[in-house]
Amino acid sequence: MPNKDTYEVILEVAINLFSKKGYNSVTIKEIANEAQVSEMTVFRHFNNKLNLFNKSFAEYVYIPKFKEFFENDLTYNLKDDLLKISQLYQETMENNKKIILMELKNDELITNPQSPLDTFPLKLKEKLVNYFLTMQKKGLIKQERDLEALTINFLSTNFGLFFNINCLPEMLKEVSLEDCIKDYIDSLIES
Amino acid sequence: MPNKDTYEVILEVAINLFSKKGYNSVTIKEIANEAQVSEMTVFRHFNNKLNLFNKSFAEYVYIPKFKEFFENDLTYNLKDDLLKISQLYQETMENNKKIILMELKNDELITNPQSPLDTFPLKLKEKLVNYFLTMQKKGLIKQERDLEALTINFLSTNFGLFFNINCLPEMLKEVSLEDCIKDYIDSLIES
DNA sequence: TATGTTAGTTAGTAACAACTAACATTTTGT
DNA sequence: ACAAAATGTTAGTTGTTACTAACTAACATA
Repeated sequence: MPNKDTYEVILEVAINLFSKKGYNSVTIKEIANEAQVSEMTVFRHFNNKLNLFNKSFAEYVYIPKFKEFFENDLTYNLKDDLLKISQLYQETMENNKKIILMELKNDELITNPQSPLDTFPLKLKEKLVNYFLTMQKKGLIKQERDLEALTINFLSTNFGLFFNINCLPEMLKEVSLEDCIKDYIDSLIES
Repeated sequence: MPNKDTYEVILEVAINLFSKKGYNSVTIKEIANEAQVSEMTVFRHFNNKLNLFNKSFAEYVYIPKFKEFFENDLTYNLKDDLLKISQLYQETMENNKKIILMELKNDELITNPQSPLDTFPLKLKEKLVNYFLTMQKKGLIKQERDLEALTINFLSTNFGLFFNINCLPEMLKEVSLEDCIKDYIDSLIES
């Protein structure tokens, strides 16, 4: 019964609307209209609204890039690595922006104990702490530095930048995201 | 007609629910029940749902503390000032947490062109840039440093920390918010 | 005692949204 | 050109929700 194309169109529209307005503020009719499809077609493809939501939510593009990077592409030059990680982070967040918003707006609906939005930063944190530990052993990070705090701050800054760019674009009018990241990493390295 | 007490109780419950579940997911019945009041009482006090939402939203405790601090309490010791500002920031965000969540979840409802969640960081940014400029002139910040980027990073880190503490408490299990802030500011100062 | 204020109760309306069913129409592959 | 698959249309059911109206009960105060 299903046609892959219309299925995808409906999913895309659904993600868009759910992330913009939240689950309960979106109607099937609205989704159908925007997807240029009849209401019935939506039901035929997804059975019910909640299932549509879950299917949208499962669209999260998981983070294989990070795994690969930490396994193969580290240079162990602090500046280069951190820059690359920041870029990867911003990319990943950008790609999954809508899903992330969807989770923020509908957290009560997400029963999955380990949703990707939660596990992603935690896994990344683990990898970063390990990386910093290696660098500390190599003498490239001061011995007295608290690596947990350093990691959390690194992730927090990156998240904060992502948030500000998307929710407060006025803030980043005079300076680009890239400049901010460079500034932050430069100041990190000097200590 | 209105009794100040029940009015406040209803408002408080409403803020709670709106911030947790979003406008359209909350019913008047629900609010009434949780406030231990009949549905009618809610309507008598607030006329309609949207008005209740707006009244809740207006509860935002604006930032007079910051104004005062920047006018009177600056020490012009970079470390002390930044620590204090971070503390004030976290306090303000904590106090207005629910309202902030309310805005995030219902941004489409907020027609007000200049909502406090938007203006607060922008005003703070202005003040911070000015402060950093003064400090740069005093020679306490390197001449080549981009102050816009520095400010945005400072705010982003603080926001990121606030977000992580509230939405990803697991992240901050082994290290306290205060430790992270100290670590961040220490590393800022060394550059 | 009388009166006004505040809140509860009950019943009901109007609108809307999720979802179903039956049938008609278009599109697609062969 | 034909059959099957995909989509549209229409009408209706069911449940929910914002909101109204009319009436009642408790209580404070003058």
